[in-house]
Amino acid sequence: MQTRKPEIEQAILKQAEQEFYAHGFERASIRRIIKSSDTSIGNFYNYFESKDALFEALVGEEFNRFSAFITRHEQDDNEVFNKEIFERGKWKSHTGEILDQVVPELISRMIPDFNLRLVILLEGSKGTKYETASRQLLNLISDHFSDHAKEEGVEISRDLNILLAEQFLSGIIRIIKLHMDDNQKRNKLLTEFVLFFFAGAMSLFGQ
Amino acid sequence: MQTRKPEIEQAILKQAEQEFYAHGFERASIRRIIKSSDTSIGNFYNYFESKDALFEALVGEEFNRFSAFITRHEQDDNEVFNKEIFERGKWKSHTGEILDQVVPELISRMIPDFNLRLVILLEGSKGTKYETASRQLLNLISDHFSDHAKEEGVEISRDLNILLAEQFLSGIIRIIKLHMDDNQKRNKLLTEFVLFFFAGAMSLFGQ
Amino acid sequence: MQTRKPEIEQAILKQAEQEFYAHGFERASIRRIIKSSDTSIGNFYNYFESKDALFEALVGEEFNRFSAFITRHEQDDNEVFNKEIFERGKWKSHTGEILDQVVPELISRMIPDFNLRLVILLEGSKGTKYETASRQLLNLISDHFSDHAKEEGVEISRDLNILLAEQFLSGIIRIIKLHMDDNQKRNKLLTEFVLFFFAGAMSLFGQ
Amino acid sequence: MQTRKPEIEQAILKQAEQEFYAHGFERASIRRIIKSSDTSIGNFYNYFESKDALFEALVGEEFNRFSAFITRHEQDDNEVFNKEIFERGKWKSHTGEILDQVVPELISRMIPDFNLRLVILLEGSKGTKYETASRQLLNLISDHFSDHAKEEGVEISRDLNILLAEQFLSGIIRIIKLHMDDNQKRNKLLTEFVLFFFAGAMSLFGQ
DNA sequence: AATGAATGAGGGTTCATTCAT
DNA sequence: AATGAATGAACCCTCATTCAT
Repeated sequence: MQTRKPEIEQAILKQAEQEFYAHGFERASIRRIIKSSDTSIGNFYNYFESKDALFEALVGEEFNRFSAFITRHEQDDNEVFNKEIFERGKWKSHTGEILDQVVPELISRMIPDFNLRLVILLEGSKGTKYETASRQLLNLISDHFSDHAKEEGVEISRDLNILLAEQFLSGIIRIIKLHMDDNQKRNKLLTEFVLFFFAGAMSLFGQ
Repeated sequence: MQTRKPEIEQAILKQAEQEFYAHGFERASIRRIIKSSDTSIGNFYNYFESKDALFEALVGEEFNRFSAFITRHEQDDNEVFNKEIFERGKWKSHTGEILDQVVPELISRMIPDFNLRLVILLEGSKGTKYETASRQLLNLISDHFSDHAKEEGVEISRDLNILLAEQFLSGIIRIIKLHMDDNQKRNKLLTEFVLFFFAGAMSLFGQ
Repeated sequence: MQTRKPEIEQAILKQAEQEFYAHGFERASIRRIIKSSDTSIGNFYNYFESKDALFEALVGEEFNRFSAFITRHEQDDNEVFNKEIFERGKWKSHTGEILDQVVPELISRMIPDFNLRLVILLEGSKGTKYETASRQLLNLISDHFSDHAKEEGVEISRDLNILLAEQFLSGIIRIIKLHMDDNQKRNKLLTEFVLFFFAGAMSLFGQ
Repeated sequence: MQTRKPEIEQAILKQAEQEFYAHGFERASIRRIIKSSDTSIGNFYNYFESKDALFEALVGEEFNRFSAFITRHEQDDNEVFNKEIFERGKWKSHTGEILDQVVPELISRMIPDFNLRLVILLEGSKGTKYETASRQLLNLISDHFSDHAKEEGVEISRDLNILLAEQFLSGIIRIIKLHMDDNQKRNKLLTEFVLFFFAGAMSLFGQ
């Protein structure tokens, strides 16, 4: 009878994560993945239909999780970001409060959702159907930015919107990659980066 | 006699640019390049010694130009950035002047040096002697940022320094990729991005 | 499961032996080898890691066996060659005994160690880590000759020493190639050759 | 008008000599030859029809010269070798005379005819119609040996005959390669080798 | 006569995938 | 379910040779 063993599937996924992270989809080698997964090439194809299917299994879920994060974040905004300190013009005099309160809160919700698979999805999906997914994700973020801008009463160009979304995301990814195992350093840097980003963005919105 | 045809060399370079941009050095295929260049594999090697040589022909000059750009920029700072409007604290009340005067000047000097080949150099040079180039350039930029920070009397952490350099570079690259053939849109977006970036950075420095 | 078939490995080795013998390592073609071996290029690499590995599988063991032969021969000399008939001057009157007794004994120990793969090792290993092996073996042989000369109380020049070693080896190789499959003819010729060689050498030593 | 320049032809031949000597026919590269010959690939084919034709031009003449040498030598034998010292049985007591008189005379006639091209013909002609020519040449030598044997009243097997011919030739070639530029060393070694060879051969004939 | 651009077969090797066991 | 042998296209590159100039 055919009972797939979850531990094998997980081993493959775990090694695939390393491989795709290190080389991206196109340069990743199934041979290398199964070699570290303690199984065989043939058996690999019992668990995953193809290299593409493996990639999808790895990042597809992540894509959904991140989409959910965005949605959740949008709702949460009511609680966190839509405080009066973000009302037009006021934020400049509340940087201290933002630093002490808003940013930590933001980080605490974002961090758990950022992981290696998301990095793979965003940086190593070329040659995959997800190479457009990365863009879709960014659209979500940029929509979010766009909403914030509207709240500020500012019309922001789609180009700039997307650019900022990419910058925001790539910055956070970069920080995660930099301090994968050091929460303190990571949070410190994230705090600085978010502040930098908000200040920069607000200066545009504030024109 | 049958002479080396510039149109073939150009065709190869043009196609190589597309290929390296699309797949990076290692995944780029000479066969695909020559197929679009209307010549034969053997003849390719009459024009370029190897895949490496082709890559160098494409981005080597670009690397030198960009290095020169950084150096030049550092010198020009004396004229452009070291105006009194950048004295500590004053910049906040001079954003208008920065937008109207400083940024356009900055862009006018940067633009000619940014192109597709630079993107290839920075994003597709893995497996090449230039694979460290990206980091070298980032070091130049981060040194530059570091100097500016010192002028502001601020000590900036190495992590943040590098992060900002990466963000700055990736942002500019993104803009180039976005508006490869539309100078106006590109300049507009670059202007906004630089302003965004300066404002963000200054908010950090100003703490 | 589909197991590695010894007949394929053997077929490859057999064809490789022919190919390396015919063209030497560098000019040998894996495609030609697998074409005669009734398998595919890709499958070749399931059996052998590389052209180098194939060559090593073919001659590596042979190299060790031959080195051992030389060592063994040096030790056996005490029993076979150091008989009184080889005392200075006496050998000339004992050619009959040498022919009937010593040479057959010598040959009986040499023969099993001489084969086609040794020829490949010695003549077709250019471009391989074994390309110095031929010289190493010659050094062993010439050291051996040198010892014999000393026993005869004769100083022999290095040039002549090496020359004789080369001649001895090449002569034996030639005989192997000539009568690959006919033991009787091979032994007869080897006997004659060894006698010829000893007589010639002794005439030099006896000066 | 089409006048072939002898200096170009000679330059090509000279470089080809080096190339064929260094790599043998199959591994020799026409590109390398013309690169050192200060001409072009295309022009090469004005002078020589093909790689094969070039090889033939190089060693064909040598083959004829060497054939002539053998013939000449056979005639000269009447004067040199057919002296009474070579009468059956007597040679053993005339080694001194052979060394002092016969060998130097032999050498003086052989040396001028041995050169690089002959080495190429004998060792680097694989893949050429001359790879059999080398054998033909050896047949001439072995016929010569056979005649000497007959004069000694000895029947010598064809195998042994050819083997000795090969050994004789390869020995001499080896010496020439070893001391290409040192006449004294070369002659000394040749003397020793010829003595060695004669003594060995005579011991066979004398049985 | 002279040049070297152009050709395409062939070199060793890696790859994702299929299929016999 | 599991194994890994088998396949063949594709990788970069070299070669002798041809042919346009």
